[in-house]
Amino acid sequence: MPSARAPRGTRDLLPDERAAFARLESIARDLAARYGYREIETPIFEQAGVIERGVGEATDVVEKELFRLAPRSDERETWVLRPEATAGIVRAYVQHGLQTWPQPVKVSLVGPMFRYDRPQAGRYRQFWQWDVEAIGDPGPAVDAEQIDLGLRFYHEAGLADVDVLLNSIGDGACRPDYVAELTGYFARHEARLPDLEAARLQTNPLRLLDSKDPAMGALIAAAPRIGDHLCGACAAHFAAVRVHLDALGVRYRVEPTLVRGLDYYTRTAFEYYRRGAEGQQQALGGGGRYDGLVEVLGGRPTPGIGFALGLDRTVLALAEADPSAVVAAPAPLAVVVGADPAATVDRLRVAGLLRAERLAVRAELGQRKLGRQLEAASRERAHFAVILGDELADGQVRLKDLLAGTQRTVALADLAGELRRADSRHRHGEAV
RNA sequence: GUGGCCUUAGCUCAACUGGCAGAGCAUCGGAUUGUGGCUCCGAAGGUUGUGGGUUCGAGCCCCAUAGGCCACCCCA
Repeated sequence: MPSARAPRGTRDLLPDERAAFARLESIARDLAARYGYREIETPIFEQAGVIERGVGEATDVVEKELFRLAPRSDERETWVLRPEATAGIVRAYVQHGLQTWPQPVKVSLVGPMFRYDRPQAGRYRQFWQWDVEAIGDPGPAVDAEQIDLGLRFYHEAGLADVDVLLNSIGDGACRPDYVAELTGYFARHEARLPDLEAARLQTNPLRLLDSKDPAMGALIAAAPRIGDHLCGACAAHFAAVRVHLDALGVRYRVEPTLVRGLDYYTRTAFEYYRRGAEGQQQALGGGGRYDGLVEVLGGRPTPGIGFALGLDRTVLALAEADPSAVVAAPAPLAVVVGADPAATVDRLRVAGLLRAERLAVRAELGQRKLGRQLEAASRERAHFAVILGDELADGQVRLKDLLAGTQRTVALADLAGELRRADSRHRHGEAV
């Protein structure tokens, strides 16, 4: 075992796995464009205050999961690695005056996030999210559009069995009253609360609702529900979101105990789970409305909504659902090999001609004999081998179809065209 | 941050009660001169995660530590 290794909770994405990520990124970018979201990039570290105020001082993410960068002696700022993307994007919205753009501002970002968690499968200290934000639209149509967008991502990625869990957690007008009532309810039953839950009664009473403790089941079932305590505006918004979802044909389940871990959420909250995996707290993705966040970060009162989907967990779920479908890094269209093991100049030159024609070609640069060269080409699943031999003196090469086992002589001048035609037929699934 | 399980070759795993560390796959090479996938032969690959301890002797027992995994906390 080598002494140097990747830091705890991080990992190397070797080419096959990186290819799986690249495929998801490509789907995400394509979907974002189709839904009218433009790509944005923000720094992977921010002023601590941006994250602390944006995500919420009392959240676990801020209290114990932030990577803090040790400040240099000449710096006054404290920097933290971003644990999520929304706070940074909203900071950018305020900083660059995007409230003067046509509203809403719809942006999307793919990148790494960092949380100092105890690692587990599907839970890493550096992980990748696709993040989508619409700032400046009070909804509810945009809420439904986003929920549909996230679900479509999973479908296009190849995960059919994803459930949408939906709830409304109210806003500043109605949630405080509800929390007070909930606190009172649990306080009356404090004797029945496990220690952990009793402690949470003081810190974050809402979290009691999604406790995993079986002893809490009956208590939670009888607890007051946020849905019965929404103010008129929040109730109307929630109902309208559902009307839009129904019209879109998006299937969802209202989950009254769904609360989100970040402070900035208001009204609409949603999460994506693999069907049958709801018991595990391995959410594939989640999001919600954050109508107060822009103001918290120094902007004018502005509504917003967004979600983040975990790429790592999506790759994991895809591999579990169908291990045979895991994509491999792309194979070259052709490998240039030679009868003379030493003739690397010829192989590089011919490969160069093909590469100039935008074809994906590997040249065999080793000194092994022809049989070994062909063997390697077959095993990396290349479609063709271009074999250089004595005919090269007459401007000819042998073009061998490694999949079909056929072979013919082709003039060097025609080689790129032949390969391009065959490649095109191959991509369209036709026999060559 | 809490509790538990695990760690032997690049990967997946063997190794009796404490007695000379092995296999399959992968890698590299060979099987009479310019033709692959299959097959056969061979080579290389290890401080048994790391550091201590017990013992004539430790992959195996003890302690510590690191990493992975599971359940929590929480989240993607």
